[in-house]
Amino acid sequence: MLERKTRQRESILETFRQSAGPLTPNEVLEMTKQRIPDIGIATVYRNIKSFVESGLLLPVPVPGEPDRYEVAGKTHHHHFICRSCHKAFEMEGCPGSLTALAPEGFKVETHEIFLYGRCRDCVAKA
Amino acid sequence: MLERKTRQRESILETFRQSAGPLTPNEVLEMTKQRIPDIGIATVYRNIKSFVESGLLLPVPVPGEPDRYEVAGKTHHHHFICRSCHKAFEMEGCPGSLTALAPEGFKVETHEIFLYGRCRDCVAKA
DNA sequence: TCGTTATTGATATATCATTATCGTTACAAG
DNA sequence: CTTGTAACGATAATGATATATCAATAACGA
Repeated sequence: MLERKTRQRESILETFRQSAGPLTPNEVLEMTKQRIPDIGIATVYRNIKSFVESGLLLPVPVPGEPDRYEVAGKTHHHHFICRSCHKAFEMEGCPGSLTALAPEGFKVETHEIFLYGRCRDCVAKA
Repeated sequence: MLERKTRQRESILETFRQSAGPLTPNEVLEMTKQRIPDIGIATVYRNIKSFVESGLLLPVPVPGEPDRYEVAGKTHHHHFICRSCHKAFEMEGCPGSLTALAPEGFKVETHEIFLYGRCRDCVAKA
């Protein structure tokens, strides 16, 4: 797979590169449609899957929502979920090890943090 | 709803009260079967739903997994997810406000933290 | 104890995200 | 250009979770 260069595939990657946070397949579809109006959802799923398999994208599971995806290789970070527009945003920084929270005898490997609230645009609109 | 006291309903609540963390409907089914072998999954879903509507239970969405539920009224806390047995455990404590992580102009309302690793039992088995 | 009816268990159906199918389109090697 | 076929778009099929249906059961007031 990924043997030919297509407008759709290029445009999907471009969508991810321009995004301020991880995207759901439907968000990718809507954003990419602005450049390729006839692109189909199957193409979005197909390419996301092959990008993940090739290591270009990473899945970002979010509580209570369908998986999102972001370009791989970023430094450790977490996400902000807007309760108004329901978009996810990448945040810089991390409070560091949270191992102390775990009960005695538990072995902590990683952690995930999600902040919830209103993004800048939605605060402005309120 | 919730007009009659039944063995099933009592036992489902008891399962939640005895649990070390939030449970999926299937986990509730398996645990409650130990006391009521013939209980059905529909009864579990039905009662969880009515307990949530009456405020006795709260949904606990977990990244990449079906919703779990826990008894309401607990103090602010977070959860540990075991990558081996896939159970969720309640943890005490919280690092406090994480507002600083959010980008300028974003309004933070709440946060969720998930630790991933191995629970005590699974560490022992390794 | 009896009778009403809420509740149950089994299972059909709904929902939603994702994948497979298939005929058509369009890369790109020759 | 021509041509083989990867990739596409539309949509049917799938899988997992959750809800609805319905005959049978059991809670509980009279």
